[in-house]
Amino acid sequence: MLKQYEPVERDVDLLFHALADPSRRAMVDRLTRGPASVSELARPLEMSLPAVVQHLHVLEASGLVRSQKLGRVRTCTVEPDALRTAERWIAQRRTFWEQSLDRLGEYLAGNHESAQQRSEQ
Amino acid sequence: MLKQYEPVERDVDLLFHALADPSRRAMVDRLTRGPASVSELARPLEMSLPAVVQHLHVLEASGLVRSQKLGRVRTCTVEPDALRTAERWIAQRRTFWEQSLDRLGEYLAGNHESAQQRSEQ
DNA sequence: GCAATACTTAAGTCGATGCTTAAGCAATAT
DNA sequence: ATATTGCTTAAGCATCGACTTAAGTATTGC
Repeated sequence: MLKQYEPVERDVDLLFHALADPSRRAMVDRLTRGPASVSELARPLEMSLPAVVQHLHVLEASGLVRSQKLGRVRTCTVEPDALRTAERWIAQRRTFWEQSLDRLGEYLAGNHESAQQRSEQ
Repeated sequence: MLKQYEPVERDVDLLFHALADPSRRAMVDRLTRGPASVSELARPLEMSLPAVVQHLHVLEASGLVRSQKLGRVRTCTVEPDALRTAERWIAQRRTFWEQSLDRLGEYLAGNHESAQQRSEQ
């Protein structure tokens, strides 16, 4: 029975933070179609190269992307394990909640709404 | 064939941003064990009530949490659909990448490393 | 009515983020 | 050898984010 690697809170922070930016998600997207150099990653993004490199650092810090430099070209690849970590975090909560629904019965189903006011101010 | 709801980029931004904070994840965690009031959510967190309310706003904006006010108590619940959206986003990229691995062959497996220097400066 | 409860709003602090431009610098190409 | 390419580093800047305290406002309990 191999015990699965349990991510510390900080890891999850970095992971979701990395995924919270559209440019970084675009970079991940691109990399799921195969490895790419920094300038290839930069081409579709409307920002300077240094900005892209900064995003790349965030992605590498999160473990989502790895890169290696050969000559003057840095080649980047996705790390599917990191994606799996994020996926698992979510899946655990979601299924737990869905199981809870059974245990709790229909907490909101009993037409509690009728006596309640809407939350949006 | 029901076409699944496709989240816009902004939605995904809000979702992952909401999940990128440990206090907010703790709140989601708590809510997967059942509904809770704002002060119940606040109790285990070492911060002021207004801070918790701000986190709650972020969670509601992301769609992860809903809340309703009855009398002077606001009751919060998780919204598993939002969790599913995030999960799906990740799963799509991960499986795409894993399929790519087949198409690309072992891009890095051919002992390219032997001639390469490490990326970390 | 009066106090306590459960938020709610407002304002301010301060460090982190997401850019930018300007200069490097090592690895090719000519 | 010199120029071009492909990053890399540094500095600066404006905005955002995660808090805080102080001062409300409705409910509810006594």
